[in-house]
Amino acid sequence: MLTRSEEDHIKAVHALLEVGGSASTTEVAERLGTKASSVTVMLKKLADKGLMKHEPYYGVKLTAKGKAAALMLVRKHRLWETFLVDRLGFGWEEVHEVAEQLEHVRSTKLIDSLSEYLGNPAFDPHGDPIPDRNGRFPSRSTVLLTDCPLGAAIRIAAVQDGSDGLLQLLNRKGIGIGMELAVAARQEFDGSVDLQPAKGATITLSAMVAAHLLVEATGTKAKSSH
Amino acid sequence: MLTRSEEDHIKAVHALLEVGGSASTTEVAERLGTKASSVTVMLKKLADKGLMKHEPYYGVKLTAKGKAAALMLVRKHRLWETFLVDRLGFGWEEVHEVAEQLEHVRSTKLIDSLSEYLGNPAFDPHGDPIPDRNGRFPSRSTVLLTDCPLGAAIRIAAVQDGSDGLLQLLNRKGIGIGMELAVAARQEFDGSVDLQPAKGATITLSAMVAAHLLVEATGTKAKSSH
DNA sequence: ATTATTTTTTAGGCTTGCCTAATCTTTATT
DNA sequence: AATAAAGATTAGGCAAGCCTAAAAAATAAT
Ligand SMILES: [Mn+2]
Ligand SMILES: [Mn+2]
Ligand SMILES: [Mn+2]
Ligand SMILES: [Mn+2]
Repeated sequence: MLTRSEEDHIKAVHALLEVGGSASTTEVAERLGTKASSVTVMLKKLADKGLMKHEPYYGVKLTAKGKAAALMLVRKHRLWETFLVDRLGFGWEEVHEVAEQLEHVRSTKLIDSLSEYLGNPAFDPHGDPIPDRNGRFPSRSTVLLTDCPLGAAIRIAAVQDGSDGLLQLLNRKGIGIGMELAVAARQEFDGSVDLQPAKGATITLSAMVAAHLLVEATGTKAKSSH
Repeated sequence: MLTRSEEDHIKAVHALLEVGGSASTTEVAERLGTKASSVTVMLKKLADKGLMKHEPYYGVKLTAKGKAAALMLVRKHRLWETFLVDRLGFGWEEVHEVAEQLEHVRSTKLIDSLSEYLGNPAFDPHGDPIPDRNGRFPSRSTVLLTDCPLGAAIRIAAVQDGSDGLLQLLNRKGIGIGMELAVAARQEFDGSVDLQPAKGATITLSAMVAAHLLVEATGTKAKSSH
């Protein structure tokens, strides 16, 4: 049985491996707000427990067992976030901290019932995919808004690494998951993009914001750029 | 800010004061599955924090601050139990352990939203009263089934200290909170009682079970015993 | 190739929360 | 009242998780 701290380390390692392919001691420490020396000890312990493979001085990889544990935590975290937003009326920028606690509650019946209660959602309030009880992710093809051709018809699919501040900004701009828009313009100078909703005023997003938005092509009215 | 262990100690002390008017070191230890020596130290710490008054060798009382903390924990525990039963379809004998974890999740917004989402319930699945956000209990007058006059028309109000085993027994007998019955007979020999539902067969409960059931008089058809 | 810098690990400490064993205190028995 | 028993506290230890400081290894810069 894993302690809360062990779970947090596994989750951090998993998240780092997802994006960068490697998880270093310092990166894990930064993410958890602890020191590298503490992380070294913990990762060694988790390696002894068979959840990770620890190559001293070269970082760590998850074993199948470790990966399964990580995916279950991701599942729990995202299901709770979905509950908080869909059922309790939390804003998407308010849920992370609470889900960070709820994800550690131990009960498989609880999490499976919760999933069913929510209609077995495939994506959380930030558009992040929710693994099913076997650890499988829903499939979907997305692209960064930054890389979207001019004129493309798109749907907002997810906000990547959304800090509360970024999410609040999107609230104020009226941008949310599932929203359909057209890429109306892109400024050479600063990389900002103008998005055109079906009705209403154009929304301008900075390059910095666009780099955090994953979108799906809605296909129908896409126009290739030239 | 209180640790999980501190919270568990406060809750245990509160529960003991409720029933017996006193909370001894050993009683707290039994309840928490720890040793008296550990409890002594913890209670002293909580006294230093202003949550309890510790009279060495004579047990402990809660201060106003300590009582408020205890009531908030009771509130959280019972709201989560209600959520698990009403929304997630848990049986009332399955919820205690999970609620024991959920009650420690820290977020006032969470608990107030949850309460509202559930319709601000006044009683949990076991019939126990849920304090409101100010720590006030709903009022209700109940009596032990054991003390009920023969012929009385009653409604099952609560199961006191219901172990999972007792709750399962009640499931099998078809007894649940809110059920209306008449006290049809009581055996001198073993103190068992026969209960008559509006329709269906008579249900016999042992004295041991009856001693755990709180009931309300439904008034209308009450007949005093003689 | 050395040397300097950065990263990781090891060593030694500290706090929390638990334990056992020994020492009071209080309460019950003779 | 003296003694026995029960209950509570103190003393000393231990494991988990964290820290800082020192040592070791890998990487970068001359
Ligand atoms: Mn967490
Ligand atoms: Mn999320
Ligand atoms: Mn608890
Ligand atoms: Mn209950």
